Amino acid sequence: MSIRPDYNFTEIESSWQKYWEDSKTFAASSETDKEKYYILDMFPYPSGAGLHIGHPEGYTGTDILARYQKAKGKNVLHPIGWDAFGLPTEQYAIKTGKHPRQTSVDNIATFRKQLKEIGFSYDYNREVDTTDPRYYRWTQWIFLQLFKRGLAYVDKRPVWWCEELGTVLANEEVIDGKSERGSYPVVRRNLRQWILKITAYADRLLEDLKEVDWPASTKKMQSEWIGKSTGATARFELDGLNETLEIYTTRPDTLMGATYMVLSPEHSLVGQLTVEEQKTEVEEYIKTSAGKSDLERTDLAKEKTGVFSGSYAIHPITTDRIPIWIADYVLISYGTGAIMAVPAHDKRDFEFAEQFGLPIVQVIKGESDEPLPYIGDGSLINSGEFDGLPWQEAKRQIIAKLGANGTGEKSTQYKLRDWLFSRQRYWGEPFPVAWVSEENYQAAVKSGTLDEWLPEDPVRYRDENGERFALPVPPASLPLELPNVESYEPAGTGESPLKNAEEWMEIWYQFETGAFVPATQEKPEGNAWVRASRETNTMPQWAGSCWYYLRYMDPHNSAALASPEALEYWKSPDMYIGGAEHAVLHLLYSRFWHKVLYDEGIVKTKEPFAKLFHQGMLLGEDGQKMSKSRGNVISPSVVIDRYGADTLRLYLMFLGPLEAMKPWSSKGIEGVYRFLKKVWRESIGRDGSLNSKIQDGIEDRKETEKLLNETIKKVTEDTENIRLNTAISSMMIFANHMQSSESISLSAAKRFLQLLAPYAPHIAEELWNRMGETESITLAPWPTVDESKLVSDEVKIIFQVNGKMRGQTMVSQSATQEDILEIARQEPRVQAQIDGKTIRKIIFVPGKILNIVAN
RNA sequence: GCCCGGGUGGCGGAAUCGGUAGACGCAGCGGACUUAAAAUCCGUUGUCCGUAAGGACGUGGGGGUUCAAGUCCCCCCCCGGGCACCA
Repeated sequence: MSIRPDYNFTEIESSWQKYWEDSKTFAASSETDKEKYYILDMFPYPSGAGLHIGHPEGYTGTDILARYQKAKGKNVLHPIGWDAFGLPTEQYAIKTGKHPRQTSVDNIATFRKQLKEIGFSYDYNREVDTTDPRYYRWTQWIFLQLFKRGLAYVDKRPVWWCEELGTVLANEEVIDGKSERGSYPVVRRNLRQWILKITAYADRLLEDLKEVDWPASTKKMQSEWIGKSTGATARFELDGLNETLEIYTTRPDTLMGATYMVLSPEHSLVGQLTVEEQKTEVEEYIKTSAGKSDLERTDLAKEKTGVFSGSYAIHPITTDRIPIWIADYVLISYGTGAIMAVPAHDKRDFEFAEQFGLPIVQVIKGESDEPLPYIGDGSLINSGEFDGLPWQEAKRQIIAKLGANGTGEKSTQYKLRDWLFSRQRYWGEPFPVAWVSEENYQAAVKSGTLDEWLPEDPVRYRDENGERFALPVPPASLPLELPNVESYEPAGTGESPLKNAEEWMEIWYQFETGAFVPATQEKPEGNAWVRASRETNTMPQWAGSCWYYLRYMDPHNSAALASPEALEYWKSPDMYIGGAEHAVLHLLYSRFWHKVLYDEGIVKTKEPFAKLFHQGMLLGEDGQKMSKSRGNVISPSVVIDRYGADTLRLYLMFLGPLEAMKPWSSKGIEGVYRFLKKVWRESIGRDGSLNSKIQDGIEDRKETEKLLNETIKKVTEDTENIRLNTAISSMMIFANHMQSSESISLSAAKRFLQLLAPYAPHIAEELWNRMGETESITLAPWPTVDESKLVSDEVKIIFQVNGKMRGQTMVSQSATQEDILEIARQEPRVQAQIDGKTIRKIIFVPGKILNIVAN
């Protein structure tokens, strides 16, 4: 039987958690005259495994900031929710037959309970759940905004297909060209997909990065992902064919060095360009490259492959005949899918030319004799009329010449591709569209009821069954809810399990109201009833997470995604903290949707996340990434049982800078636990009443006052700048001082507790209460620094000789250089160093250093 | 290959307007309290030389600038992350 610990965290923590919940301490206020502070966490995917230690790391960071800003008097919005659509839940359903909805509800309950045990100051009244029809109603509504703006379309796209499993696989489910489940072979297969035209926003997504306060590396990653480049397109006549070949280059200055052309195997002109005698070889090559996975294509990067087409292009300036090759180092998805090859000045072209014995003509010359391929700058040679021009000037002149010929012009390209926005899955948002015949589409157009929601050009799709048109469902009829299905297994055709929900899929459909009945029933009366099919695809998990930060502002609104007043007041999060793994996709997709909503006049800011911070990854005790198989996983609940939530929070922050990657240490946590026990002991005596050293109304020693104010200053600054580890250090220093002090004023003890409160809120509340306060410590205004207490009469001066420390002294603030020099000369260590030397110079940094330069 | 981050005691990490390197914590060592343990407290701990006072060395390696460099400049090595034939 263990002795009841004097610091009984279990009791304290659960009682204060209950208090906060009952008192609605953290409900964001609706008083909109107060200054707002909106701080956002990346909401979790509620997996079956429960909370991972990585979650509370970032969440403690935001919680400290939220509580701090509240103490500073801001109206704080600090919400949490659940990104609950997703693959693992669906796979669990396939395995067990349990409805994904039920799994989500259960997992969410576990997550919520675990988060509450850590004492986060979330406004749980504002929880969102992406799988709740009341939420995804608005995800679908935003999709309709994109749809009507012509930003959504349908096309075939290659996706991973596994014949044995009869399903489409996500990139993450394909490991080394085999399915993750069962290790079956996978191939690329073209399937019908919804695609969002994010490329239409490429420039703005790039430009507006300048406006946001994000980690530089994340901005850079985004801008590289968007991948803007400027160059020129040029059109080459084809020898003996009535066609032109368009290419894109960033180096129009090297046009005169183009010695051959390359087409991607998928290029539409390949067929026409291939001469009879090359036909077998070319067809064989196309077949081989089509069978290669992305992995193989890049893995084989060292050895370039390709075949000659037998045809020639005409150089637009020299009119020389240049051979045309087919090679898969040219990607169909970038530029025009064809290039002019300049082997002298491009590494890849150089390798290819070497391999196939193609001519290499140097046209740029640098300062010295650089080896080829030469990528740097210089001026032109072997370029006829352009010889001698600096390359930048040559770019302009060559583009101008092409322009005059009508054979080319300046152009811009992006690496960013349109966003593949559909999944062949059950557990996702259904697309709010109905597929109808052209005739029925026209009827719906004529009816005028959908006028505001129709795109200028209809979204259509043609397959072996003919052409169908996508009609938006009337927004008022949203949400379009997921039907129940017998089985969550894929349909085996490459379509989602929804295909099997026939009564939902094949329907009689009222395009004015969105009403529907199964097609197996009799057609209801009325002109607006037409035969329709539902979309079998569902939206990807990104959809719900693209806009959740908006829903938190007004989560229960059934008339809009959020009221204009709420959007106007909260605008967008002031701080967003989450993992760097979302540096590109989630953040880019969110920014895209936000900009569409901005164009629609719904949101008031151009960018969703003005300030972004990434917490670093937490490693296992062995310095390795935590994983079940390594057995180095730390469970938050185990830590809480043993040390309490305050210790967990404090230790997570004390480990190192929030942004750093750092290993857990089960020994290290003892240190912060001891610190909290010390704080407890210094506040509460053995008998449970206030420690007798804390006295009301007494004057603190100068030293104590100085340290307290230094601590307030340090904790304030460090909290503002998210240097939470050093804020904790300074609180430890103060606690050590309390311990060694005979007495301390009640007022000082209380101010210290306030500093601690955002970090270790339960113990702070408890001690605050025991010090006689009746209201929550979260309502007390943040302590201010009394600058007058920071200055002391004396200051420490370090003596140096030739820059090396040789002693120190305390002198009055008013001491002059001469005074201090005199003291330094008395110092034996200084004397020993300057003895027999000539003093050349004295460097004096007031309040810090006196350096004697002597030799 | 390219682009970012980063290398500081036995360990996690402090200190970057150039100004005492190693705050705070862990671990270690010595001690107090205790029948004993837990808990707690006190002292000590970069390396080397020295009984000590003190001295020399020391922030991945090499060079440089400076009265003074973890911090600034040049070259190199290592680790982590991202991208990866984008013409």
